[in-house]
Amino acid sequence: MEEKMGRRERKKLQSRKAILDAAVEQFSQKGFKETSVADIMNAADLGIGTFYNYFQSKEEILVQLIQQMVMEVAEALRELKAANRPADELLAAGCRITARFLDENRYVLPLFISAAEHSGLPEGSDKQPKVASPGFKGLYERILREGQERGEIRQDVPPELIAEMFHSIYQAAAISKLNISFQENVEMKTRLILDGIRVKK
Amino acid sequence: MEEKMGRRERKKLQSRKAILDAAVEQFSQKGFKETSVADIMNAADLGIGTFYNYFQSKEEILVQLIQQMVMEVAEALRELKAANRPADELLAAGCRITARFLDENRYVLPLFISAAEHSGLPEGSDKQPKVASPGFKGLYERILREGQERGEIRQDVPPELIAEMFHSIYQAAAISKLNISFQENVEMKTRLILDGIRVKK
DNA sequence: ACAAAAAATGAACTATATTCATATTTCGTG
DNA sequence: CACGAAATATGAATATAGTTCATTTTTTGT
Repeated sequence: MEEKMGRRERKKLQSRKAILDAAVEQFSQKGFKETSVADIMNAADLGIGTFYNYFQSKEEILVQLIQQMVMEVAEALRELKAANRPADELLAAGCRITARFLDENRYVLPLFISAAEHSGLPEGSDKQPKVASPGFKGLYERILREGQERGEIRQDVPPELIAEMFHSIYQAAAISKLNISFQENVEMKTRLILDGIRVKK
Repeated sequence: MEEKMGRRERKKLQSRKAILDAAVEQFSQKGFKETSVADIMNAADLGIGTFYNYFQSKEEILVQLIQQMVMEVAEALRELKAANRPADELLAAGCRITARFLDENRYVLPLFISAAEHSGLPEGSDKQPKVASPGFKGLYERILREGQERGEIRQDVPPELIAEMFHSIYQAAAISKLNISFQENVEMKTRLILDGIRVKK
């Protein structure tokens, strides 16, 4: 479908991509807060004002970047879900896939961190990005709900709550100061959540 | 010891308290980002410049407020620890005490949220508040380590990691959009962590 | 070739954290 | 009490960054 585009639409996409790429580069280098819109647009070699033809605010571009990442991970998980694997296996695979993705795309980890910083944005304020998390949480929620239906996951706790727990764990791992990799971090925690930390008597 | 203070020192403490109180009030009402230093100092009925005689930056005052909160919770947990209760009981009590504290001091919940927003601040930048979390995490870390030594907690996972998990859970609960109270939220999750979510076959 | 529509642009506007030179208050001392 | 030094208070000035907008440049259909 890209063939039938006029020069205008092509250039528009091109500019959009230039801005997104520049944003990734700058956010990765300096972090979200330390990157100015001017930094992004200079790196993209476009006028500052142009930014606002494509994004409503500096925060919106962050949200869009994260949403894109979540979608890619969700896509990777989809085939496993299609194969009807048990929930605990899916959850464990989720770690590996997310971790691998973050490893292959090192740039997103700083983004993920920035997203963590901004995940608790106050409800009231107008231009709220409506956060990217739903994509992530929604995915885990479905896995967990189906797991409960099959009796693989305990049913005395709402899946949303468990999903929220997984979500917080991924965010914490992204900003963890512990001396282990993101992957080890989330894998261990996933195991803990699956089996608990208390020694059974 | 407060008796032996000159007027100067007393006024200093008084100003400091006025600023802290005003900050709590304003942060609670409008959130951290939406509160300006001017807002705080107007509420405190002091000149704007005075702020910087007491705090290095707007972020520093947030950190100090959180640290104070953490210390109060830690204090409340101390007697339980002294009574040598088992780790799982301490962890469960931690929920209740933290939740009760947040309930009795509603103002801190918005602060806790702001702290969550700012917990992942980039390492490099100069005026980093060195975050309050260590207090919280350190407390849980000790509880868990002792639990492991007594064989109450599984020993194949470093206590720092579990502590990090608890910490992330509290933060997530503070900003949760789920329709349950903070207390229910962290209590359920603590139970999940203690016993796991996987149904044993 | 031309006019209308789309897109780009950066100067100007706004908001706010922070600095700093100055003014005010407090305190020890003669 | 008086006076100078030290501490504290202050808000105007500065610096920075997000956002808007009137204008210019580019593209497209005719």
